[in-house]
Amino acid sequence: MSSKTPQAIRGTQDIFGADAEAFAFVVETFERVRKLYRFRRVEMPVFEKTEVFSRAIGETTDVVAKEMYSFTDRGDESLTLRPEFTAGIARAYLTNGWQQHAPLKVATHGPLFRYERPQKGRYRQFHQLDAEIIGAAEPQADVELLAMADQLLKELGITGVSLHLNTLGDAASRDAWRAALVEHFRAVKGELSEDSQERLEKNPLRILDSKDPRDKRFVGDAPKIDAFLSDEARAFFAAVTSGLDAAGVKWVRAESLVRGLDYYRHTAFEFVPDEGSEAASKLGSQSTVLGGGRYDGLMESLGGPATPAVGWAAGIERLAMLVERSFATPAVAILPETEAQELRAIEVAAMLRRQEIPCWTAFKGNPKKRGIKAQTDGAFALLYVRPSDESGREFNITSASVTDAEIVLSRRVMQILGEDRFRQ
RNA sequence: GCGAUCGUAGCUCAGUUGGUUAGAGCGCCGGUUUGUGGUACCGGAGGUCGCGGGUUCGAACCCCGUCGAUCGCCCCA
Repeated sequence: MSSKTPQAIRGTQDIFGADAEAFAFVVETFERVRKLYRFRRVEMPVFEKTEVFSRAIGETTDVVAKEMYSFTDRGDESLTLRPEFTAGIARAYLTNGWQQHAPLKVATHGPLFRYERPQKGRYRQFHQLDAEIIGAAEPQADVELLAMADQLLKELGITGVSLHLNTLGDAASRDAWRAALVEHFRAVKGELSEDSQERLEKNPLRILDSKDPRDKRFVGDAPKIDAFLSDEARAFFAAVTSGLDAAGVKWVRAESLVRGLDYYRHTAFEFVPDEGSEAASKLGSQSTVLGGGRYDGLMESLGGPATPAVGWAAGIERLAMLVERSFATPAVAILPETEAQELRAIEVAAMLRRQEIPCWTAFKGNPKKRGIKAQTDGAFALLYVRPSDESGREFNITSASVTDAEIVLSRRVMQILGEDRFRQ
């Protein structure tokens, strides 16, 4: 391609065909399930003051420093395309007085932007589903949030994905655990990977999920969070797990599961493909399909009152990759026999569509070529619109109905047209 | 930010140790046939081989750079 046509921006996608249908199916299913759990729909701005994200996420983190799409507007204000939903929702909760609705259950979905190197399942503009419960400190909120996630995946027909669950404890538990980890790994620092030697200073918890075999040797006997949990934190986690069991949500304990940001407390979770599963091979190395946790400290970082909250987000593209399903819609092709029937064909198609019959139409070509095209496009029935003959017969439908839905549609079409003769 | 692989027609791809005028299938456009089932036949348009430089008598092919894509690392809100 050497023309002057502008190219799409790196890391953006033009989603079409079966992929687009799968994407829509994910969103529609999410909308349906969130209503079952009575999460209220919110629509959020795609951009916010940069401050919203930098304060929520932490000024110094890599993600804020170099992975946000930030720009200055004409008023010299630094704005950022949202890299996540949570910070914006937290801001709205504070600025709109949504405290009055607490505990507030909200859900949304849409595009997010992160300046990262694209790879399988990771784009610069990508799309997520999001669910949050704000203003509830109770473990029951975590349970309900996770039950919804679990049901969503089931209704999408996704298999081979499991809920990995961990607790990070309260602030004191977490700090004590972190200190013990640093001590543990520092003792073997020289034998760790180069990356992990750096993590030791910057982000020691991340050593736990290192992929490097040199690190994995020391992860097994690393200190466990359980040894550092306060009684309250232990009780909280026990309430979450027993609630999940009661709700029939399967989970596995993942002691190495951590979060990248410091504001997380207590529950942390991810739905990830089982090793060796089909889902795992479809997703490549970017494999977490849904993840979240409790972020009790976030609201304060935005200048609000201490407000407990828990939430998750899920990549729509990644979910769509796991959806196994045919999105073919049965359709009846409307084929005018000659040019003189063009208008009649338009009339017939309009009438059928008002009766919820999906119609395939072409804009030009002889009936033969239209018919062939219609078949390759998946039409199961061809309705020829002809000049009325002496018996008043105007239509000729030939149908290769296979599925029940197609047979039902064929019958309805004939009924609507008042025509009972049709050939198989 | 780092690494590997790859860039040929609208799409998927072939293209010999570097050697005349770069090919196929699908799609697209036009036509013929066929009163009807994922047709058949005939014809046509469409490519500065990602871009720039170099080596060579000669480059789609070799070298360097660059841009892009893909996959992985880092990171992962």
